[in-house]
Amino acid sequence: MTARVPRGFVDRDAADLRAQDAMLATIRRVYETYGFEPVETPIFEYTDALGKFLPDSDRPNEGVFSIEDDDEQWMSLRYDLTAPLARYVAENFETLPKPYRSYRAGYVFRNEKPGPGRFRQFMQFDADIVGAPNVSADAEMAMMMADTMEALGIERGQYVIRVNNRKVLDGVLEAIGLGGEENAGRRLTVLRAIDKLDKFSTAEVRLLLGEGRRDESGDFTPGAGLNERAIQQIVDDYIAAAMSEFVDGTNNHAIRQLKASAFGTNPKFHEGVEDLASIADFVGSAGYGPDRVKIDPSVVRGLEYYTGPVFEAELLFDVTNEKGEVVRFGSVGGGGRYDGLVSRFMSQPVPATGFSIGVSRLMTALKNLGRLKTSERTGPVVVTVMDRDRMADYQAMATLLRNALNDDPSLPPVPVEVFQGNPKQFGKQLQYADRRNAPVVVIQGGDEKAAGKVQVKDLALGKELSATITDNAEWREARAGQELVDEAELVEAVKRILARPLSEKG
RNA sequence: GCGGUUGUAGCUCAGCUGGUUAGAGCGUCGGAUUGUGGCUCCGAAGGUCGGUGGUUCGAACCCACUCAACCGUACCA
Repeated sequence: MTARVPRGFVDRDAADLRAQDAMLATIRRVYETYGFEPVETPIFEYTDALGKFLPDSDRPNEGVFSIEDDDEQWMSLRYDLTAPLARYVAENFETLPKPYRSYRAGYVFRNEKPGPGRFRQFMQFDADIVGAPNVSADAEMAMMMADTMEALGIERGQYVIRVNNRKVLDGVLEAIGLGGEENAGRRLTVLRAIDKLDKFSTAEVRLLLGEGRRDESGDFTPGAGLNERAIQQIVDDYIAAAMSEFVDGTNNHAIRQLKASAFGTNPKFHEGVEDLASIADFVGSAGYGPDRVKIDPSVVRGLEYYTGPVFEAELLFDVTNEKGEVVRFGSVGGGGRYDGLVSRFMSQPVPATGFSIGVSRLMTALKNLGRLKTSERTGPVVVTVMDRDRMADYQAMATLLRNALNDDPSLPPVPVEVFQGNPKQFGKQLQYADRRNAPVVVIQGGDEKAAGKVQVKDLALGKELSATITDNAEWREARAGQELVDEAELVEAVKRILARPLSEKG
């Protein structure tokens, strides 16, 4: 039996969890300043509550983790936080204030092949407004996303919130003759091809719109099979606008370019561009330029359920990982308007917009950026055990210190513990303290006890001094960083050592 | 899912043309030191050689199948 974590899942250590806590607190604070309030839903939902948008509803374990309850109903682990929110809102519709602003963080699960930075369990942190029909709500979402990035220490210019509108894409598809139920499959292929713009060149996207593309491994991806004219139209008019630069420092140029395109006469397209113009106006007036919120027609997201504006938070910096490979993180979150999702459970239409941050992914990015508070927390003050039968005394010392060092609840805790391993070899106790990154150990053997004294040892200082000593006998004799004080001065002596600045401790 | 590459100790890897008992460094544990971390020295534990089958007098090495990991690609709510 070998111990192994299931594929696609990870264990997280103390440093990771503390960093995540700090990160969640930062995000939460931004959301709270926009008036959002927390809500939590369970990690399981009935499969049909999630099911409509599953790749294949007849196979409950495809894409999601599902189990059959004893009443023969299928339940699934949630694969995002949006569908459960829609269920929650529908179920509590009468009592919730509308528009309902809520946020929630939680693990979601996907039963699919894991990859680098892609796990089968990961955390999302969502915010949504349900019951707000206007694009001003979408604009607010985009701005809040930008604020969140900056609150996390990602500087302006290192991220961008890209905004598009599903209606614009629908208009394009309609204009090139891909409207109607019979073209649903080809519509998806076209949208996926456009979505590849950040990965492939225009020439390769062109192949995906037409016959298809063969990748370097020899694998062939069938294309949408569009005719040359339709391809030309998409590339010249649409993709050109997507790639356009912001000549005047605003989003107006992109909007103008879209309006002037061959698709401009399509009603759906026009409506979508008007929405984008409004969003550009709202965010622009609030001081969010295209360096933060950018109108970008290449954004394709949530093909199955978004109905209006869609957003994507993208990190723009490259990072060299521990293997020496250059990695671009790309998307760390996204969202959009999903006017059809809540109304699945209800007889009335309920507009909604929201977004989701991929916490695990963003955390990896921040770690690489060096923006994550990974500073190791100080270890415990360790009270060592010299005389096994004086355990009660050591416990009393620990209690005294624990209370004295933690009387201000607004400060981070100072852990204090009695060594609970086998005290037979004293060296092991110091080794333990060293590994726990303990700042101080307290030592009281028979000699000290008889004199009413106690030894207080500064481990960091001792480590510094050890550099100058090469002989072990001498090192042991030196008792580096150690101080003999009266029992009554224990607390003060420990506080003194804890207060020593880190720089003096190496 | 498709294609490619790689699987030897906890980790990083060596292992000759198929030839005896599969090695090293790091890490872990024990000791030198039963009242002192680090350094140093000594010692020990730790291996289904990814798995199964085959070829052979003999397989970590060759063959077939299979599993896993990595990379690309597809999918991604």
